[in-house]
Amino acid sequence: MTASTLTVFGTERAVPEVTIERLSIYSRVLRSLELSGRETISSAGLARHTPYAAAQIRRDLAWFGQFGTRGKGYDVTNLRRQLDVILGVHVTRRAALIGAGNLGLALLGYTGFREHNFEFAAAFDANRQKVGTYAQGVRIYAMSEIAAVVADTDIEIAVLAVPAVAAQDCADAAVRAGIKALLNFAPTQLSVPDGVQVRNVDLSVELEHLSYFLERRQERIGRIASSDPP
Amino acid sequence: MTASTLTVFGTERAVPEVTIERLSIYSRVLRSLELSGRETISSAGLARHTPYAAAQIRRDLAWFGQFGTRGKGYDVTNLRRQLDVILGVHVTRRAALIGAGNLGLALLGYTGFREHNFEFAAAFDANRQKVGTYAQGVRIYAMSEIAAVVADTDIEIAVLAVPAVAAQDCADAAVRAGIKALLNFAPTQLSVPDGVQVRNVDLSVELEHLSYFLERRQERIGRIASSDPP
DNA sequence: TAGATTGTTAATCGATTAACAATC
DNA sequence: TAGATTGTTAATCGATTAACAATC
Repeated sequence: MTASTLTVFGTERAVPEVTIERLSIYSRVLRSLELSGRETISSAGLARHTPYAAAQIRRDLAWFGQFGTRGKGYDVTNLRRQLDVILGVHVTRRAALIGAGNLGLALLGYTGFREHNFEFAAAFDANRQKVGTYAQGVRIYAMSEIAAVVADTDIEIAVLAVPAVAAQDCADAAVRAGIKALLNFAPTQLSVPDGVQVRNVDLSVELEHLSYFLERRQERIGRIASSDPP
Repeated sequence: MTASTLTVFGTERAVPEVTIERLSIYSRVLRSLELSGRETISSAGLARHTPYAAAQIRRDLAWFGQFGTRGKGYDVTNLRRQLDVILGVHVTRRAALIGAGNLGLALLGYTGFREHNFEFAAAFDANRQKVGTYAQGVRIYAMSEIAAVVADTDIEIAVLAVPAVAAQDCADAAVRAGIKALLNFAPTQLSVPDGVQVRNVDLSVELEHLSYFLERRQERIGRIASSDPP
């Protein structure tokens, strides 16, 4: 069974999303090992550089094939390359920014996109004043132009950096224009048709999670201080 | 059993992290229902506004107590308030920005922090030029001053916006200074002592996840087009 | 060969979902 | 009372971990 058939036909289980996230982290660790001159590493060695167990790593890799040598471990460069092929990071992907406000402009300037072979080919904004101008060398279009621009430029990804109230409408427009992957920075759950991938970067959820933790911590300290019964 | 005892003494299971994330989303949905004038809602109704099942919602809430009325559902305002207390969002938390580069400055300007009662009380940067200056009204200090500043100002949270190579050192310094919660934007896995909470906002992982999805999609399309065997 | 380490199967653990008695 | 919906227990599902035979 090849990786490509995994999710498609009938009974095979799909690769869990968390596995993909870990693959990305393995790739990163391998890159730094490569730089340090290391040539080979075991799953146990890799585990020491991550929060994951060796068995977890081997099982994650098993979804995609066999990459190691028994008794020896993995070739650092080879494994890194294979992971990068699996993750598809060698291919340049064109993206559209939707929402050229503060966050959007910061994202346009963020080098991480380029480093991951993402290329902003267009930006869209509701503000008439901005339409026709350029930011970071990227032209800003009106939302109404999205279908035409996406079709013209092979854009596959939309990066949503609009206010929460506008996010669903923008996502709908992007999907209608043929976009298949969305990176959503708006604090809302988007609903999209099957076959469209959404990843959320939700600062609200992160901040509330930290709040929760600190609040609980206070309580724990309070209870210990006052010697409450166990 | 009260919520506060959950994770602390002996055998009780800890609240799963995903539950906390969903709580944050429920709170957000309830807020918008509140604005729309809705007074009461069932778990099934709530489910329709999220990607989660009604049973999931009831079970998530069960970790913290009983909030509904059988036969009737939940009081929208009441439930939202209770969730906000659980999440601790009513308390103002002081944060330090570490790394006043492009991303860091964008974060200082981001209104979401203030909206969640996070207040940047100080910023830190390795660049001597920046030390002593202000950004968005926040003073920038040298990293060497972190212990003193954190002690003086009751800072509980560090927002890490430094290059990956510097992240672990900065995290260590923050932890030594007494910080208990870290929001990490650097693409690295930080290692921190027990009792310190780290949340990662890792664009690399998100981008590689989207790449993976698009790559797989291509394969699927390719295979269907060439009518490969099932 | 002996030691190390993979790839994979089986056991465990935990989270989600289904079912339903309690009760408004 | 009948209908609706909770809170909770039990069943299911899936992911992680442990164990180990295969093999370098």
